[in-house]
Amino acid sequence: MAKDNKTAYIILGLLQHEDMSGYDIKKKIDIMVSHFWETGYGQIYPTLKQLSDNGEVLKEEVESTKGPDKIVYSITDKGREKLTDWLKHPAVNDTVRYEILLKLFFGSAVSMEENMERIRNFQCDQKEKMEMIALFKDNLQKVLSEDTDHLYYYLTVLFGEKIYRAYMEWSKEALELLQNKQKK
Amino acid sequence: MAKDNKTAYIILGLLQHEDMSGYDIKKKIDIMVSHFWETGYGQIYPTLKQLSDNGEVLKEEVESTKGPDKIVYSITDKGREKLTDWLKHPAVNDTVRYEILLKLFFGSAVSMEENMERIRNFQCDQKEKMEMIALFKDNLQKVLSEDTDHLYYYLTVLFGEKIYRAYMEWSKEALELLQNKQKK
DNA sequence: TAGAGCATGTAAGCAGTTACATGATTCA
DNA sequence: TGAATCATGTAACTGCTTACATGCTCTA
Repeated sequence: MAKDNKTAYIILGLLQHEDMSGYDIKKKIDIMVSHFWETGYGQIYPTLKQLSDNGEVLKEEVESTKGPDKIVYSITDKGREKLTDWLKHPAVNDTVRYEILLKLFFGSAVSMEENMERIRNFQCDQKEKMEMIALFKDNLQKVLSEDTDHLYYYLTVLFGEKIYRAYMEWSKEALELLQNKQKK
Repeated sequence: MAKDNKTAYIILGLLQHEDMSGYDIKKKIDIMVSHFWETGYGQIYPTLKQLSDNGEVLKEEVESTKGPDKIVYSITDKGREKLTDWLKHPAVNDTVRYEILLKLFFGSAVSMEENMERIRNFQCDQKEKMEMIALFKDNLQKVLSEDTDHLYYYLTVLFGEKIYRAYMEWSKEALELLQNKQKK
C-alpha cells in the first residue's frame, strides 16, 4: 500500500464530530491528538483542499459577526466512507523516532556531563507534557459516561500517561547509572 | 535550523566504531538502533554518496575472497567533526507518531470488537519486540564493563524495555476497560 | 495604538518510503 | 539447481517541515 496522508484521516475524524474551519481543526489537534500525532497549517490547509477536490468534505464560506470570516468544512458520505475504510484496516507503521536516543547511543563521543544534561532536559520536557495530559485526563473523566467517543479518547490519554511514566522512570535510572559510573 | 538527515549521523556514528559497507551498516542499524530509529537502503546508499561527496567519509572498493566485492567506508576527521557538532547540540524534534492511537481515537466509528482486535494485535507485535530487546540486553550486560560505548547502548536498551513494559500495561488495561463497557 | 490572537494560505525543499533492477555467491 | 543471502544501487513519489505572506479584529 502506498503512503497515505494521516492528516486527512484526522481531519475527517474531527469533522465527523462537528463542522470546523482549518483554524479550528489545528486547535483541536493541538489539544486532543498532539500527544501522539502533531501537524501544522502547512499540512492541514493543503489536505483540506485535496479532500474538498475529492468530494470528501464540503467547504462553505461563513460570514462572521465576531472576528474574520471563516471557511467551514463538513464531512460528506464519501468522506465518512473513506474514514471507516481506513479504520477497518489494521494499523501499520508505528515507527517511533527518538532523536535523544540516537544522540545518547553515540554518547561516548562527548562528555558524560553532556549526556546527563541531555537526559535532564528530556526529563524536564516530558514532565511538562505529563502534567498537561493529567489535566486533560481529569476533564475527560468527568464526562466519560456521556459519550462513547470519550471512552476512546480516554484510552489514548491512558496510553500517554503510561508512556510519560516510563519516560520518568527511565530518566531517573539512566541518570543514576551515569552518576555511578562517574564516581569510579 | 533546516531539517537534517539523521541517517547521516547514524552512519557517521557507526563508522567511528569500525569501517563498514552500506550493507553492513544496514545490518547494524537493524540490530542495534532499529528500536528507536529505522531506515532502509533507499536512505543509506544516497546518504553515503552525499557524505562521500562532502569528504565526511572515504570510500574504498575491497575485493573479497568470500562473497561479492564490497565498498567499505571509513570516517574522516571532517566526518568526526560533523558528528560531535551534532552531539554538542541539544536534541529536538522527538515527534512520536502512533497510527494505532489515531485509529483508536476515532474508534467509535467502528465496532468495539474491531478496536479490541486492534489492541490485541498491537499487544502481540510489541511483545515480540520486547522479547528481542530482552535478548539484546542480556548480551550487552555481559560486556558492559569492556567499553564506554556499551554503557550508552545499554541506556537505549533500558529505554526500550521501559517503553515496551508500558505498552503491555496499557494494552491490558485498555482491553479491560473495553470489556467492562461491553458487558453493560 | 499596539500587540496578541484570529484566520487562511503558499513555496521550497528535504526526508523517508516503496518498488524496482541487477548480479554474484553460498549451501542444502 | 534453485532458493536464500550477499551486495549495491536508482526512480518516483509524497508527507512533512519551515518559513514566508497577508490582513482582520479584539482588548488592554
